[in-house]
Amino acid sequence: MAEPKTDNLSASLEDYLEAIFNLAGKSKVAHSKDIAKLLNVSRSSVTGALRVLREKGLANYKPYGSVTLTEAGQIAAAEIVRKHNILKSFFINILGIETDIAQQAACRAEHTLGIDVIARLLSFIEFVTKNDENDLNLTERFKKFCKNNKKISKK
Amino acid sequence: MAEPKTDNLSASLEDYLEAIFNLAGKSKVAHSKDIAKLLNVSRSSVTGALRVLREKGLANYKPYGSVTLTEAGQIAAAEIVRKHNILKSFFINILGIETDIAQQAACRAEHTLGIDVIARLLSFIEFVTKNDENDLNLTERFKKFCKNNKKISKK
DNA sequence: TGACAAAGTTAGGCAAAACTAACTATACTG
DNA sequence: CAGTATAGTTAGTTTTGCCTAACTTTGTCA
Repeated sequence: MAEPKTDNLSASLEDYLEAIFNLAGKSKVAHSKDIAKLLNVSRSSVTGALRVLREKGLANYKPYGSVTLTEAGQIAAAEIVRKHNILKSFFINILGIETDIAQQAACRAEHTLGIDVIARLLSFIEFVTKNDENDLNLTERFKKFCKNNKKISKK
Repeated sequence: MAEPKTDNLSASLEDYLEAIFNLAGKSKVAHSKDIAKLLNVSRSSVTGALRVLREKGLANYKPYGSVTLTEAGQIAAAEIVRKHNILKSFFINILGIETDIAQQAACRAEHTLGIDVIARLLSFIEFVTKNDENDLNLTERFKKFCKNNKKISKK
């Protein structure tokens, strides 16, 4: 029984998992130093997190060795990244929020929203996108709506 | 300089603040025991949190006395509740998520999303609501879209 | 009025997550 | 191949937030 169990993970551990996943994109290997830089934590904090991830069967890790994700780790990480991208897409493409604010907001919200909410959000994005292609351009109309609101509040 | 400073508060402290705000709705006074029950923590944890809130100038609190919010505390709490309600409204009225799941999700997400995202979300709710009254019923159409998706994925 | 229950507090402890400082291992370079 | 810079680890501490168990205060009622 080596189930993925994406639950059970703290926001902090999810961040580490995500960082490793992103860094290991090509080379399949992540470096402790880069994880530390990406997450803005000290190298020793990374060491600690790696030990925990190993204990949970999510990372392959030997002291002074290279860091990779186990299969379970990859599944868990992919799910987090998926959440992240759905949220980011919603913030940017539908709400029209600036890229880097959207990025930050997605980073934080991805740990708090369950799959049910995320699934609905994804459906909603698809729905709006499809609608935009057909009859009316919803996102464009929303942008105009926002501009109008600004004018009104400035009065 | 007794600014509200809604920043600076941990998710945990925001929860306490919100709980006091909600409990003190009518009587203006919250009881430690009820806060504990509402947040599912021990009474001693509440005592600790109240001390911190007092130090931050957000709660009026004397040992064995009654608990109220200072003006700053009320402003901060109202902002959290506002975020909560906007999120909940979005989850329920636009995404069509079940009430209690929406409630829980709002509880968690309210601590992670900044005012900029929340403001946009509010605008979006207003925009959709206005549209629903006029030409097309967007939320109804989204519901149908979700049902369709379900059918397809069941195949 | 005095004793008891309920509410609240204190003390002490634990776990997670971070830090700094000091140590060790690795790897590159002259 | 020796020495040093870089990467990584360990040890020890701090903060936050929670817990239980034992104590104190308050208020009620017989």
